Amino acid sequence: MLETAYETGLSGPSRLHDLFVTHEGMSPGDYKTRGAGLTIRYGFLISPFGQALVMVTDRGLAGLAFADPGKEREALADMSSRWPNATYVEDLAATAPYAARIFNPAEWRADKPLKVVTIGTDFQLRVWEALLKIPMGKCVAYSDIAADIGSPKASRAVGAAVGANPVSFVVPCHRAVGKSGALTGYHWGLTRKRAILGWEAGQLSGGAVDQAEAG
DNA sequence: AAACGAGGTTCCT
DNA sequence: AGGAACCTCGTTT
Repeated sequence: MLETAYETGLSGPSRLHDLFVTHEGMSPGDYKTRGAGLTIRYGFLISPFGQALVMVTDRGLAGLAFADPGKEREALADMSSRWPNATYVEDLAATAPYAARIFNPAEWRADKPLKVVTIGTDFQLRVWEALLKIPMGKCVAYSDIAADIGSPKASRAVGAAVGANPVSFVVPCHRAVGKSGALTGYHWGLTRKRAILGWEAGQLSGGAVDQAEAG
């Protein structure tokens, strides 16, 4: 499974983003090539859900995390561990346009696909692609995703893979919930998960009323 | 309502 | 290899 690069053209009217995902798959123990020779530019920017850490390469978006003030180093360490051999450069000018676009629904256009570069195991990639199929404002259970990708008993493994998603929000990991509908967990805080889902509901109803969030 | 075991995958030793 | 950790789930106390 080394060095298997593939491209996935994911399209459909119900999805939040039209993504052109390029994946460079590597085995878990292969630390030699993880980001070697790659320059990653990062910046901390304002988002509707708190300060966000955006990481980009010349091939596209490489990471998106949430980092409240004072937690910047922590978030950067968390994210950079996925590409341990890359060179990191703080670059507000390069990252700001990504943030502006990602959090502005008017910019989500199929004719202008957002390029994303991710790294992960085959299993993780299957889970992340399943997440991309969830329409905005909807949620699916971890067990449903497990069934989707052909491992019906792997719901807990799905949870772990969802949590390992390096491009949160763009890959809608917040739309995975427990079988009962309860919001069981979120790497960046359950409060933020609720905020994002409420925001999506508001987008769907034209931003006028968020009737889905009464209570 | 809380405790428990099975469960797939990944990470660490 | 072995064990623990996970954004789980269904069943049992």
